[in-house]
Amino acid sequence: MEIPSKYNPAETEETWYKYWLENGFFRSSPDDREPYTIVIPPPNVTGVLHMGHMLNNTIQDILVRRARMRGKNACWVPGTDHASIATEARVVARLKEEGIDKSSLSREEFLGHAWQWKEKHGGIILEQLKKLGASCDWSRTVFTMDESYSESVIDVFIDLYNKGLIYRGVRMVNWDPQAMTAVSDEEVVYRELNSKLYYVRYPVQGENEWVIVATTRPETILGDTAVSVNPRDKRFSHLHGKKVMVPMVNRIVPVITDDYVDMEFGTGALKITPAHDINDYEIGIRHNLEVIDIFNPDGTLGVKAEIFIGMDRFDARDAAVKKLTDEGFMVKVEDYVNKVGFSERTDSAIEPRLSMQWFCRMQEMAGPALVNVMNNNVKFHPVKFKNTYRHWMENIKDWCISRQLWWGHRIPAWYIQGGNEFVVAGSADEALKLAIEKTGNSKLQVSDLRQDEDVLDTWFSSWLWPIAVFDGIRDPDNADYKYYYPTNDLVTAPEILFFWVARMIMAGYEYRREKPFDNVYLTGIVRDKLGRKMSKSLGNSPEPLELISKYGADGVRVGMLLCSPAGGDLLFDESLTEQGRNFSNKIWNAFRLVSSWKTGDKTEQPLHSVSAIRWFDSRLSEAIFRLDKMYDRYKLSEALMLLYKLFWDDFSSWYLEIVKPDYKQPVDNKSYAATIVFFDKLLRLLHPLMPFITEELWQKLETRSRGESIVIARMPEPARVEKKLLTDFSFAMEIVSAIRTIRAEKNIPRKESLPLLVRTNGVTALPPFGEVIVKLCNLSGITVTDRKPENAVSFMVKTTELFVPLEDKLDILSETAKIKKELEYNRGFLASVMQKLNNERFVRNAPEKVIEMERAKKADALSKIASLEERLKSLGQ
RNA sequence: GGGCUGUUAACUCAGUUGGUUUAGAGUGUCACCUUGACAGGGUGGAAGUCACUGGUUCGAGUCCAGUACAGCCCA
Repeated sequence: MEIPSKYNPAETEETWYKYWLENGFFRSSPDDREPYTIVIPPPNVTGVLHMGHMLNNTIQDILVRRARMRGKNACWVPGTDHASIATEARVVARLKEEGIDKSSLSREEFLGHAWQWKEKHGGIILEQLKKLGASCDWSRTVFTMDESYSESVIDVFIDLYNKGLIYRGVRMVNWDPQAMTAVSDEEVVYRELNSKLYYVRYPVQGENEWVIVATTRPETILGDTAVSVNPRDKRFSHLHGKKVMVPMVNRIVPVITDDYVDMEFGTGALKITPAHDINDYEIGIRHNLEVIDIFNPDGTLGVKAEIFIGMDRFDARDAAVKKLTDEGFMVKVEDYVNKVGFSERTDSAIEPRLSMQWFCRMQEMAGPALVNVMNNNVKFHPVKFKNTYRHWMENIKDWCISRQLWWGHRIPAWYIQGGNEFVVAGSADEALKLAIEKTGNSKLQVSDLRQDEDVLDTWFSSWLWPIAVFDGIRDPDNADYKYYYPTNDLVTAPEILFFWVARMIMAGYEYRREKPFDNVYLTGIVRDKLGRKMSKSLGNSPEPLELISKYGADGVRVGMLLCSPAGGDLLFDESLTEQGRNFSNKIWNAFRLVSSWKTGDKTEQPLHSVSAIRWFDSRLSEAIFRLDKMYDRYKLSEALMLLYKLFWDDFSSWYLEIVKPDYKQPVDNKSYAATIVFFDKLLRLLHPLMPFITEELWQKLETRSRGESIVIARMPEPARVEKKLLTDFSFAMEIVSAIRTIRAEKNIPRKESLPLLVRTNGVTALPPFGEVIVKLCNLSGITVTDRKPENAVSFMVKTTELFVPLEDKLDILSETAKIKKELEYNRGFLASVMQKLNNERFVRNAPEKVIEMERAKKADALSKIASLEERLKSLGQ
């Protein structure tokens, strides 16, 4: 059977993924085994796979596959969230294309369209994850608006309301005029903007003078209800108690004094617009100021603005500037850089706005969530995020959970007879019962109740994710929930540490008195080569599925991990996936070599093969020990690199080269069998990282029966590590390298065999693994000598002197130069050792072990120097 | 403005409680090789004042303080 020299992932990946699904390898249900559980960070239902998902899900898949192979009952729960704002925006846009305006639809009609859209286009991302090899239990796929999930969300709302942890109130919120909804503090992104600082004069009543006020938002002058100065500011003390006139609208407002005012900023006088600035709002409360809301919900000016009514807020700014200038109120304009908040969802400038919203109290729930992270009950990887987490939890503010949208979980509050009085209940019937109780009016009917129009923040559903995917809110005693919760690892981006992770921890302690997961692995942010965040608008993100078809899923997974130290940002470059593909190809070709071997019954097992097998066996065990430690510390890139070198260097470059039979010769049965065992183990070790190629080759390595798979094979266990064997082998490796260098330098072809002499010194005998050295270097033999041979190139490994006689090929000058260079190094080294040993305080204070080591270094260096000098002399120098 | 990280080879990163031969890896780079697994390869090189300045110590990439620069979070 001819095997192509290049691995073609496209041919194998789909087949094997299908095979895995057909055999139900990813399915999990509770049993006697120890569970290992991960809940996927639910991607947005409108989402498509981007590089961040690729990284995040590769990591989860590695953890899950490894756990599965270690005999755990591995369960990876997939799903999506409903993404209120994003989805609603998408559906509204889609309807607009069809000529339908959202406002012409009833709520029910709109939701009909939204569900239709969701069924047709939602969740593409889950299909894409399959291409990556994600081993999720797809039968458990959850959507945050599934019936049971929705019920859980509503139950939690009612419960928290009844506990007094949810309330309704008028607050300054972050208003997104494009989505026409409030968004939470966490959904506002601040950006520096080049804007202008306008200096405007406000005439003082009854005086022939004015106050100059600086503002970046002259259009909000229309809502001004005071001018404030710092009480200690001498420049304005004569104005205390006076009144000024607000330009454009000619409103008479008081001059007030408040410590908040920064004397250094602008002119020291501040205009106060309580309806449109959070600080002004607070000052307004302190001074009992009138609140004039000049904006409509869509960001245009409303009737209270008196002028510019119906104009967009940015047009109104231009209009205000013009009017102020025309009427002589504008003093000057300066360039100014300030930070402006933008909606994370729509990217429109956030308008601080007073409105009636629902809030969730955070203080109480934050308590256990903070304590259990600080005491490592929930572990963060890397730990540095504990600081950030603590900072946020200690300064936590109430959470605005209502959104003025239709797509999502509708707030279960019912207003009675058009008033502001309300009851909170899971259904209209129940609400009616409560309303009758509350009002004492037994004549009330369902039609007298009106349900709140708003829906809940999407995070108010996803914070229940680890509980609700197992239906633990509605049915806390169900078998799944008891078995899988708390889950083991959560893998997510640091960006949503507060949005999501912190709140899941809160929900966990509130509803189960138990953490939702043991470990939180925070991945880095995927950036491009230049360190810029990958984004659609920059166009600097590669298309993940194209990468997969170009380099194979395994290649891409390796590429992602290669640049992904735990917790650090990763600078992604396509050359890394190329490296991943090359590694796939290396594995493929190693297999090609082994599969080409013919076994011969009569072939004796050569000594070098016996040695190589013993060595690699130890080497492999040692690697497994180290690998386990790396996985324990979530050092996945290091684990990959270890396996990369183990396969490429130890297995391919050393082991296979030793065991490899001569051209067209058969290999002996024992060596062949051992090689197959090693290969099998290596594939299993590699499987979590590179699921497809390992399955492909594992199936080819031996005849497998139907239903067998590397997916459910057991992870190799380490055996005994013979340390002496490992150090002996690396000693032999050094000799081999030295001889290769000599061949390269002297231009001696491989086919020409060479003798090797070892000087005994009375101590050293033949080097270990001599038979291996003979094979790899094509030596005619290794002989012991007690004298320095003539016309030989010499080299040292540790303190052993070795010689390769070269007859006429010896170049005295270059030999001398080489020896002199080595001598120089060793003398320098000796000097640094002696500096320590001659230091009385070192000898007195350092531990015995350290001193002994230094003495050994000294002895080694001295002996090396002696033989180098001797060799120089023998070369006549 | 407040807080938290980081700065080690051209690039991306390791470097565990200070001492394991004058700092390691992968990639890249350079030279040579190349009909028998793999040029997506092999062999062998070169490459670093561990950001800077002080301090603690017999001994500092590692601990402490300050400075510079970069990044993140919060206002």
